[in-house]
Amino acid sequence: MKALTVGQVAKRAGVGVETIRFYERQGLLAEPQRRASGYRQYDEEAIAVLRFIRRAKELGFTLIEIKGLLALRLDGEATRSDVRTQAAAKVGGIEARIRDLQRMRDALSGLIAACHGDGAATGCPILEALNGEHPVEVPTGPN
Amino acid sequence: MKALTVGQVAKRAGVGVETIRFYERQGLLAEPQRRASGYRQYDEEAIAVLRFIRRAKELGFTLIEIKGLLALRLDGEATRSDVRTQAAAKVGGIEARIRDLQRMRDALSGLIAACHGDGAATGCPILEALNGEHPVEVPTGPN
DNA sequence: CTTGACCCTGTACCACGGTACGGGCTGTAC
DNA sequence: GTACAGCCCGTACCGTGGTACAGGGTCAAG
Repeated sequence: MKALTVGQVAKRAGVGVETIRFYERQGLLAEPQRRASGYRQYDEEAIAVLRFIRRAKELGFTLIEIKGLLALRLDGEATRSDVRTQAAAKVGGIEARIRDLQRMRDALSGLIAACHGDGAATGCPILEALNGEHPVEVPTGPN
Repeated sequence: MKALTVGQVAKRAGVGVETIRFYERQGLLAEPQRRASGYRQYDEEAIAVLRFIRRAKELGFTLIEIKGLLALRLDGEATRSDVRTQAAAKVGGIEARIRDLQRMRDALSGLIAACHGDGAATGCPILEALNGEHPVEVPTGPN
């Protein structure tokens, strides 16, 4: 099995060299063997781990969570149920965030609809809503 | 008009004293008058501005954007169209973020559905997908 | 045997929105 | 008059996910 330098791994995994060192410090990537000179020596597995990290990031996992997933991946004791639990928790978090953003969008869209004409900004419903005493509310639509 | 200390303003606006100083440094809150001792002296308008900031934050605006909105609020030249433009841009950004999150959720939900049983984590479709060569894809549903 | 690309370490820096702290002055109530 | 809360300033720190740099050592080609 050919030994790879950090630069070769970085290129093949599509990340920067500094990122690899960063992941190593964060405990996401195991400390590799070293040559006598101190150079890091990697094998193909390191590239697999880096790709795993990239995919998990695309799915919205944080580095901390990815660290947990990587542990499950190598842990012979871990069950599918453990993995599903992690994934389901993430879905819950994502959905909560989506609902937050939808509320913002609805409130803002409502204000935009209420603000017609080209007059002075003074009195514009958007600014008025922000000036008001009460939390901004969605003016129309189902609750 | 009664002069307020920074602590009184903080309490009435529901923010910390440090936050007020921070907003002042960021240019969101005008530098107030000072007493001979150097103590900041505020009026009711400062509370209105702080509340405005809080509402705008709830709608998803960043501090930079809020700085722009506050300028529009006080600018006699600004039109409603200017305000709507800002708000519409924000809605667009929020919707893009929602679509991102929905893609993540759909991909992850699909993987969870594909991962049944209670066996060892090895071979679990979720981990397999993360291990794979290709970007994670939503296995079912409309594209 | 030199040049240039690569690697090593540690540290500082970016955005974002604050929060906390140290050391010192002030304002007020008792 | 003294205690204590409150204010002042500057600066450092939090989490998140890296990126950049300085000052050196190493490796391979020519």
